[in-house]
Order: sequence, then structure tokens, then C-alpha cells
Amino acid sequence: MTSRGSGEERGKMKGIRELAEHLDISIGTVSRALNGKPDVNEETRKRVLEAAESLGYVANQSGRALRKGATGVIGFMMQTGSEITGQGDTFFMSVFDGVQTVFARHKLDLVALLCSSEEDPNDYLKRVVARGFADGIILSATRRHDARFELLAKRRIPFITLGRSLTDVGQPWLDLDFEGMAEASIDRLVARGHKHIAVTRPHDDMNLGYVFEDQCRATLARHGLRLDERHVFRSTPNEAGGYQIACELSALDARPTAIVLINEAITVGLYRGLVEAGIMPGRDMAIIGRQSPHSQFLSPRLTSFSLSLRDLGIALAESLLATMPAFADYYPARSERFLWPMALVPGESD
Amino acid sequence: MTSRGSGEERGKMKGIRELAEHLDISIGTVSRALNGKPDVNEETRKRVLEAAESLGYVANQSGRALRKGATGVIGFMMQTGSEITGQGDTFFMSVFDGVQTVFARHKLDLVALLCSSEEDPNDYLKRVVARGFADGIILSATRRHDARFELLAKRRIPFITLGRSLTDVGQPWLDLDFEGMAEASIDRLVARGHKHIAVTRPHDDMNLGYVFEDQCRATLARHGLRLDERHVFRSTPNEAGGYQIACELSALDARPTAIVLINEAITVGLYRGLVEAGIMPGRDMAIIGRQSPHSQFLSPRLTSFSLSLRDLGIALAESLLATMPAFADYYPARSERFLWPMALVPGESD
DNA sequence: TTGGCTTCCGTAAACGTTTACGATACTATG
DNA sequence: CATAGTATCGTAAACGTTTACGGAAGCCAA
Repeated sequence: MTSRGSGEERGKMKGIRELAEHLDISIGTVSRALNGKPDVNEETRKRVLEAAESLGYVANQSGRALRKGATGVIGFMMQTGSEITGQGDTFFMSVFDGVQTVFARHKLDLVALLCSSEEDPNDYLKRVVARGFADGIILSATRRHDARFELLAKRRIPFITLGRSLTDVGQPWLDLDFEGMAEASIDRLVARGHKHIAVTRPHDDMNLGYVFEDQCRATLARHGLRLDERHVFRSTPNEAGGYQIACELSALDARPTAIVLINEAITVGLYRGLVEAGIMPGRDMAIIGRQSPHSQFLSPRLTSFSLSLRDLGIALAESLLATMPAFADYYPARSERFLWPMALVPGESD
Repeated sequence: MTSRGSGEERGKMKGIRELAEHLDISIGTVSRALNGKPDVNEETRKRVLEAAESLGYVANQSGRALRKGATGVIGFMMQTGSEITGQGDTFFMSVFDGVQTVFARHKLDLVALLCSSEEDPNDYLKRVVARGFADGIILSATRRHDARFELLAKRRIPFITLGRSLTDVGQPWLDLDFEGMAEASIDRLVARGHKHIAVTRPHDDMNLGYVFEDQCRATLARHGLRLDERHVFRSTPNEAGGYQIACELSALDARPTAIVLINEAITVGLYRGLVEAGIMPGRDMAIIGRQSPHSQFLSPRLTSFSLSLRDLGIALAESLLATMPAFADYYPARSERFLWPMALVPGESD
């Protein structure tokens, strides 16, 4: 027993070496004890665990990652700046919570990799993965063509995307069922007698915009209707964009009688713009959108498509782990691709 | 020159050793070249940089962090789950963007440390810092008493908090000027003849709730008025909470004529609840709140306190770096504490 | 020529873990 | 008693960097 006297619980633990000396055990045994290896006496394991607890020792991340070749970290890449993704904080926070319930079972940590709006997302991702920061990556806000896919595939980093893309490297993906949303929306509106239906989509090349518009067009065609090109509104995914759409809409001579919103962040602005133009949502203009924290508190209440973001996160996490060899015994290997269904919540806006 | 033929640009770079062999230079020189050390020939430095670029080599994070004792990562701790933080949709994303413009100058990376709603925040933080994950931490959503402060102080991790607390370990902090907001709001409402003013605050022990309520009370007292205990509304920081407040409000026999909202995420729900109760915002009830992406698109437009979240992020980052010895030559050492002013943007709701 | 200075580069030792391997003591079996 | 087997633990070699140190040139002045 090396004499260290007291000194417990104060300051920082130096490392496993100090812990080992404190216990008068070799560092190898300490490590094995902490990592649950079988070849260590149960009594000494208990001693080690207790000492680690009381001294506040936790294995250093860098040392462990260097040796094991894995960091135990999964990164969720997202872009900062307010109006990039069009998804609010609460959207991702809910998804994260689902992801973490899965990760917690495997001692994995989820961190959000924040790409500045001033940096090219491809460069950022390249930097992050080359540094070996995370064992796996979750991508969101997928674009029509997305070079990030190829980058991760080339480096053989396990990853999954929340969203599809024309770029396809065989990775698993999950995406919201925008086709189903488009179809259900159009069907519902047509059934209510609407013949001139407008749609919105992001101003940039987010993939979901193409998927959504195409399916709306196809569904309208099935009803013998067509999508007027002037009724496709592109906007930034925020309230200002929604307001802008309302302005353009009201200025039209051949005004549609209904509109389907692919993005939930534009709803309040759209409502406001319509009201200012004397167009009463739900009466003069039918609106179907996406559920958001406020959608049920608008007047009239928004008819919207909802989904369990938490469950989505769970599915996302499990699909990712299924592609990682280290978790092959927990999740059968597969490369899943799944359209996540959304449920129509009737409101008074259509 | 070791014969490697081609094989460039494909797959992953093994490490600095392979890069060095490729160049027929020692790894020490390669490292020095990449890190901008002075004692390396400019021509060889150019060769190294070009080779690294073309081979896609980036120094491994774990190895570098282990050797240098610093990770180059700053963590912003936040809690997942939808209704924890109570900040609106894009609040953090905007702050992050400001933080990153500062960090980019020092090759620091910002990541969001996501604490699951199922894990104790103190345990989470302890785990993160003990692992040596980040060189510095930014804390938000500070509570009345916040053990996280003591934990970080004990381990001597540089950190700053976005928000104050009764727990004070001498760290720098930035906080929104809720005192100023309370004072300006009350003054304005009293000047307009209101005598019965209600306030909102979070349902939990977030510190800002105490600060805000106290200052409202003090300012009312200055005008010879008092804050009715029944006019202090606690709610979850989301739209449902706002709706709930409206319900409680309308059920009151002695109804206030004005209300000040400390949280921006409850506004839409409150509007809705008031309207349903036949109370017209801006006419029957004066409302002053916080700016959010939708506040300007509500009817009537919300009179709100706004601030530049991006600038806030910049200040936050600079104050943090000022406490880190490694950046002492860029930012003069100081332990700053700063109330961030908010500007009143008149709307039609009061 | 000698010595000192500068410029450049190679060598090797850390950093804190994990783990393959071997060593020891003990138990069971013949 | 000899041997094999088992339980437990110590030793040391990795993992990929960075950096202190020293050495080998080249240059210049004395």
C-alpha cells in the first residue's frame, strides 16, 4: 500500500496510473476491472470500482480512443445559423432524445457536430471524419446531390442519413414519407372540391422539395388535374419566407384555393400574410402543413401531418448501429431504408 | 523515395507515418511542417502540405489530443427532449453561429454536448469532463442552484455560463438583461395606465425566473404598485404552457390587464388561449414578450424584446477564451460578467 | 583551419489507455 | 506426488501524435 494518506475527492484524478498506485494494483488489472473483463477477481473489481467512484476517475477519452480505435461517439451533423435547415431546435431535440435512448444502452454518446454557416459542409465533414472524431455519423438536411455521402462512403465511416438524395452510395436512410403526405393532402383537398392547389418547397436544393413537388404533381394528375407552375412557391424555411409566399399568392390573378406546406417553420408567417391580404385561412384558403409546436395553437388550427420524433430517433439510431460491425450481435446487419409515415391531424385550416 | 506507385486519393490515410514514408521524410518533420513550426524548410513544408492535401490526411484527433493534453474542442452543453430548454426554435442555432466565428479564428471546434433527458445533468457533465472531451465548456439553462458550476470549478475546466445562478464559483457569465427587460416592460405598461400586471416564469427552478419576477416586483413597487401573487404564472416553456396560462388567466375573477412573458416559446399558445376566452390580445390584454421567429407575424404583432443572438454568441466565445491560458495573448485575461441588453421592439400587442 | 552560429531534420520519449501474453498460485485429477 | 487446468494478475507493447534534444550540414569570421 503506497502511502497517499488522504487527498481524496479533491481536484482532478491524474489517470489510471495514479488510481492503480492508490490501490496498489497494476494498471492492467485496474483497466480490466473497469471494463468488465472476466479475468479479474470480483472482490478486487469491487475495490477498483469504488475507488474510481470516490476519486472521480473516468478513463481519458483520447487515450482510450487511441488505443481502441473507436471513440464511442456518434456525431449528428447540423448546420448552425438560423435559417439553414428550416427545422427548429425542438425538432432535433426531440429526435436526439430518441437516438439517445438507444445509444445509452451501448455507452455511446451523441454529440451534435455543428458546421458553421461560413464553412463548406463538405470540408467540415472531411475534417471531422479524418480526425477520427466519431465512430459514426448521422446526416440530415440532405440535398438533391450530396457529396457528403460519397465522402463518408469512401472513408468507410458508418453513417445513416435522415433524408434521401440522388447521390446514393448504398447507405441506410430514413426519411419522412413526403410522398404519402403529398398524396394524402392532395386527395383530401381534391375530395373537398379544390381544383387549384399550390405547394411550397425550400428555396434551395434540399432533396425533399423535389420529392414532394413531384408527388404532388403525380397525385394531381391522377385526379385529372395539373400543378400550375405559378403555384409552386419557393421560400426560405422561416416565417419571413411564409409571409413572402402569402404576398406572392395574394398578388396572383389566378389564385389557388388551397396550399400544402412542406415546411412547418413558415406557417405563422403565411397565416399573417394571408390575413393581411384579406384572405382568411381555412375559409378563403385551405391550408395543410406540418405539425410544429405552435400548429395546434394557430387560428384556425392547422390541419397537419404529425409524427413521433422520438420514435424516429430510435429507428434512426438502431439502423445506424445495424451497419456498425461492433454492434452486429445486437442488431442484425442490414442496410435499411425506410419511409417514416406521418399521420394527418385534422384541424380547421382546410 | 519509397516506391508506393499510385494509390493516392483512395481510401483512408493511415497516419502521419505513412505520409512521412510517402514523402521520404521523418514523421517529426512532417508534424512540424503541418503545425507551422518555424524550423522547417519552406520548400519541404510546401511538399508536405500538398501531399497531405492530396492524400486527404488530417491528424488523428485522439493521438493529437493525447499528446497535447488539449482537444481543440469546446462543448456547449444542452439537454435534449423537446421542452427542457424552453428556448425557441432557432435560439441556439443563432448563438452557435456567433460562437463559431470566434472559434474559427483559433481552429477550435464547437460541438453540442447533448445530455439525454433520462440522465442526470451533473452525472453527464462529470462524465464528459473526466473523459477529457473538451477544453472548455459553455453552460446554459442555468438553475437557481447549479451544481454543475462547482463540478467544473473543482476540475478547473475553463467554462462560461449563459445565465447566472446563486451558485457562484467566480466563473465568467453572460446573461440576458432580464432586469432591464422587467423594468422597461413595467414602466411602459404603467405609463399606459395599467395597474394590474401579470408575469410569467418557468415552472422549474431556472434562475431567470427568480431574477425576472423579483425585478418586476421591485419596479412595480417603485410605482406604488404590487405584484399580485395570483398574477405570477408558472408554466412549461412551450406553447401548451402558454395556452395553460391563458386558461388560468381567464378564469381569474380579478383579471390583470397586462402580462409580461419572459419566455418566447409560449406566445402562440397564449394568444390562442386568450382569443378562445374572448380576450383579444392588444385590446383586452396588453402583452409584452420576447422576440422569436414568429413574434412579428402574430396578430397583433408582439411587442417584444429583441437581441442579436449572433453577437451574443461572439461575446460568449470571447469571454470564454479570455479565461483560457492558451489564448491569453489574444484575449486579455479577465473574468467578465455581463448583462446583455435587449431592445424593445414596439408591436401592437400592448 | 577552427570555432561558432544558423538552418534543417531525424530520433526517441512521452501522452493515457487497452490487451495479448506470460507468470504465478492454487485446485483438481490421476 | 506429478500434472493439467483454472483463476488472477503483472508486464509491456501498441495506438498516432507532438516536441525536446541533438546532430549534420552550411556559412561566416577570425
